[in-house]
Amino acid sequence: MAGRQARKSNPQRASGPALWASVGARVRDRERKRDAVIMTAARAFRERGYHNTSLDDIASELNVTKPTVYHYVENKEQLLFECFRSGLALIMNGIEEQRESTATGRERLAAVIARYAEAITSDFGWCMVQAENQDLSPTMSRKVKALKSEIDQGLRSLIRAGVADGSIRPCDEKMTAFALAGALNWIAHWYRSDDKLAASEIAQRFIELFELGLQPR
Amino acid sequence: MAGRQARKSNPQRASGPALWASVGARVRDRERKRDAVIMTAARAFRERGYHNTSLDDIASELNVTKPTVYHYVENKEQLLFECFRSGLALIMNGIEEQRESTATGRERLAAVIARYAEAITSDFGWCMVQAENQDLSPTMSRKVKALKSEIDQGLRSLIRAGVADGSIRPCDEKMTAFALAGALNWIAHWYRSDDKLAASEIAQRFIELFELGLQPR
DNA sequence: GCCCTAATTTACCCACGAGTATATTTAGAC
DNA sequence: GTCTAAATATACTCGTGGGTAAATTAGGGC
Repeated sequence: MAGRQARKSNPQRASGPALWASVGARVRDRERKRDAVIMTAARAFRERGYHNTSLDDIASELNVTKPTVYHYVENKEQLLFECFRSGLALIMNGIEEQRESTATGRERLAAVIARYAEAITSDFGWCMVQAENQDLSPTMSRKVKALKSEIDQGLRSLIRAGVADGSIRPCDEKMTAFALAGALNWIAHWYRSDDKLAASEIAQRFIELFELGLQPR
Repeated sequence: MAGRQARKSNPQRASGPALWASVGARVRDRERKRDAVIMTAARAFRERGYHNTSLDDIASELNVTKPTVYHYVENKEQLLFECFRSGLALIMNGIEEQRESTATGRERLAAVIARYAEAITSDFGWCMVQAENQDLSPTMSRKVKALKSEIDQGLRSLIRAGVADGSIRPCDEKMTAFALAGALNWIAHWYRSDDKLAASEIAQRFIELFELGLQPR
């Protein structure tokens, strides 16, 4: 999950590998727990919404008390941000995976859409879609905007590539990316994990729709 | 805005038209003010979000105090619901307008999309999109779901009509409606009223995209 | 002028929830 | 076994904001 920074920093006055092995274990442990906090929060946010979820709720779902949560996370806002980031990372991975592909733009776009749908139906989906500026401080909000913009740029450049290689009809790349992202993001609003439709099937229908269009060919 | 119920109820012991004219005026006055409350709330919700907008905020934007707001509306939840309803009414109007049209399904769908985009860029847009179950009591939530479902059914039946008359390629009408609604609803997330693009232009691009698809023809 | 009702205000209450100061437990290091 | 630091808990503070009781003002009707 979302890469934490420099673990294994300079071992002041080194004292054998055993020491740092165990410290490393502790650090990993901490990260695992931190991730558990974030995932629990993500699910809670999705089920009840950000403002209807108290940190006490999250804590008690983890069988733990509130200060423990604060031991892993700065504050509620950061918790939302981490959920957001974890979700977006899934999408970004999908985009990056296609960077080295030699397929046509349209094919790569389809692959990204599939991963996007997968990500948006996860517990993080709700957070990604709802982590709106409004609940975040200006600083966080800027970061969120920056990350969202990366995704947007990724989509646009795939569209551009498709137009360039002739696999996509020339179109307004900005509006197309918006429509695509909108349709995909909106899944988070209606999708229930017990849905008959798996994310991959939804993606398939969307790809077909966006590729072929409504007008008969 | 959103039809209130029975005004001009039985004038107990009628006493001339003048009386009821003025009573009527007062009722109209009340409704105008109530609408002002709702519109102010809608704008505030859009700008700062539901949970970040206090009733004191709304009141002071109206140059009035909180109990006055409560004089026009039951509680905060209902305020959100009214915003939601006003917005949805705009969309429903668009759909109903097309009922008697003789155009093809695809053409009627395009007309509905245009109205939809118009509605979603209004101050009510945010409320429609965000008035999620989560902030509403079960009762309200049910009503919201029912109204949303009406829109959904409207879209689907247009798609069905289009498939039937041959103007729309046979497709999964449910997923198509979801994708369409998602792309449109999402506009509320990125649209700023000072945007270069007018709602009508956005709609135009969306219609083109959904009709022609990405694949070159 | 007086009455009655609707509109509006002042001045509250109180629950909830984010965040914290401080104590306590746990576990690794030596 | 003891020292230390991390992990967790207990027991708070305090602001915010939804909601309300009660008083005050405005305005139409006669």
